[in-house]
Amino acid sequence: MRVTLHQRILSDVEHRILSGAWPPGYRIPSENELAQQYQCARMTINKAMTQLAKAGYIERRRRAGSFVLQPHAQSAVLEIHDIKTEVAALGQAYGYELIEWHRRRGDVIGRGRLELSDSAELIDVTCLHRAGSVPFCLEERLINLDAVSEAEQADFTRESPGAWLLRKVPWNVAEHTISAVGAGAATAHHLGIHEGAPCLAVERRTWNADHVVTLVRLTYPGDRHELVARFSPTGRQTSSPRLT
Amino acid sequence: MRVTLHQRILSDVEHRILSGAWPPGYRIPSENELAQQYQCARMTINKAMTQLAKAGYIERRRRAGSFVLQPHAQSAVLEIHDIKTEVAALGQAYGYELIEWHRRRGDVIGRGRLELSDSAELIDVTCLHRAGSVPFCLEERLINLDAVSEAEQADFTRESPGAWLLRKVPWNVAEHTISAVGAGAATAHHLGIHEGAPCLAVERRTWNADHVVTLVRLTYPGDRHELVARFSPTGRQTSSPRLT
DNA sequence: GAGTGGTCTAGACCACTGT
DNA sequence: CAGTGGTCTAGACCACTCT
Repeated sequence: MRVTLHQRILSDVEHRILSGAWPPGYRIPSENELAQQYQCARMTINKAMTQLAKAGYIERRRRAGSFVLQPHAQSAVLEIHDIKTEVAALGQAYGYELIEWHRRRGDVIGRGRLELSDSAELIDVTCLHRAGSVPFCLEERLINLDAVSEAEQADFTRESPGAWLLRKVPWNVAEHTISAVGAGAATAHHLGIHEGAPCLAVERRTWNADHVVTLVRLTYPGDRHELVARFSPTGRQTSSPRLT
Repeated sequence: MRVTLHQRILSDVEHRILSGAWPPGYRIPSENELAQQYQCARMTINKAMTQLAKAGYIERRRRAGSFVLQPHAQSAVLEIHDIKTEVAALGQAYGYELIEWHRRRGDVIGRGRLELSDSAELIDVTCLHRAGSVPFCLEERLINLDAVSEAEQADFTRESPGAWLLRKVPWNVAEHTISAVGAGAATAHHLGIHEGAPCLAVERRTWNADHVVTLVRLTYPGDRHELVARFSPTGRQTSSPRLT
């Protein structure tokens, strides 16, 4: 047996969640029901479900059952974002401003990095997050419309695309690239810092099943932000962003 | 039952590994032996051992048994370092140079961050890693001698303290803090860059059981290095550092 | 009270691999 | 070939909590 039974069960349930067939709040069949469906022992189901719970896909409550959770923001690694929550956690007033919005074909910049075909259409958004009156983070985002067609109708003047996606689209793979860069002219202008000032850049690609959903670049002024991640090899890691 | 049996077994074995009682290469008793020792079913042992294997503490081989692994470098999050390996992976010649070495009491800088008592003694090392002839990373490290007394005799002129610690001391908790900073005068000098140039700073604290073992600050020139971490909520994450 | 998940048992068969 | 881990079974009891 190449792929084990509990792996297949886990994968089945994961795909039902990723596809939206089992949306957030959905009550998953009980272990006994699933054991009958799969014609296996309850322990086998339990193993799969326990892993799904550890991964943050579902919540399990005695007597009540197992429920699909909202897509999780934290990468289990760098608990970044939603930025609004992050700012609120610092006790600051959150401000959001849409700077640019374009809809276009992917034949420009991000096609390679988004793994898109020529015909793919995407949305390109630039926006700014503020903590109090101070610029906190510049967000430049591409959204793959093939993966999230609803994104075209979304209104990003009031809600940031990050928060919107978090509500709408579950993910199963993410990739972070973290670097230090000198602020370019436009970035410096938006963030209210000097050109060339050190900034922390976090670029994240997010997948749902096989499709890249979105590519985002978050630029933080280097003197105001750091990423903290605390963890152990065994248990689940705790992590929290922090302001210097 | 507050703490479950397989949790206690896992914790028992983890502590034997962290304390050095079961050193790297040690063959752990078989599941059947452990089941007899703990007077429990083999499945209960298996659950604990499977988690230890996933956490990277041990390796399990059929017929051969389970063996304690070398302390693992990767944080399961940001697979940073040993830097020598990192440079080698880029196809560059690795160079190492010790810049400073001090032994002193902790009443200076890092006592607070190392969670040390007044009487604690520590080692303070500064060194430089090179890729080819180009400075790659500046390492500034404090080592808690209460936790690793052997560190006093270690020779850091040829081997970096990071590589030495990785060989000698297992860890069970780590905390990364990542930020972007402008290079100070000394840093700029060592890295051969301009003062104020953006750098990626990774600060890592590492614990063994309850003791902070070491605090290290790694400073990379921002235009030459980025951190990449790729992962999924379920499986183990793959991650690799990358040169731009 | 009843149904859920959490844990544990005492078996079993298999795949693999070192001797 | 023998012993290991990997998986699975068909039960069991318990804690919890929703109704």
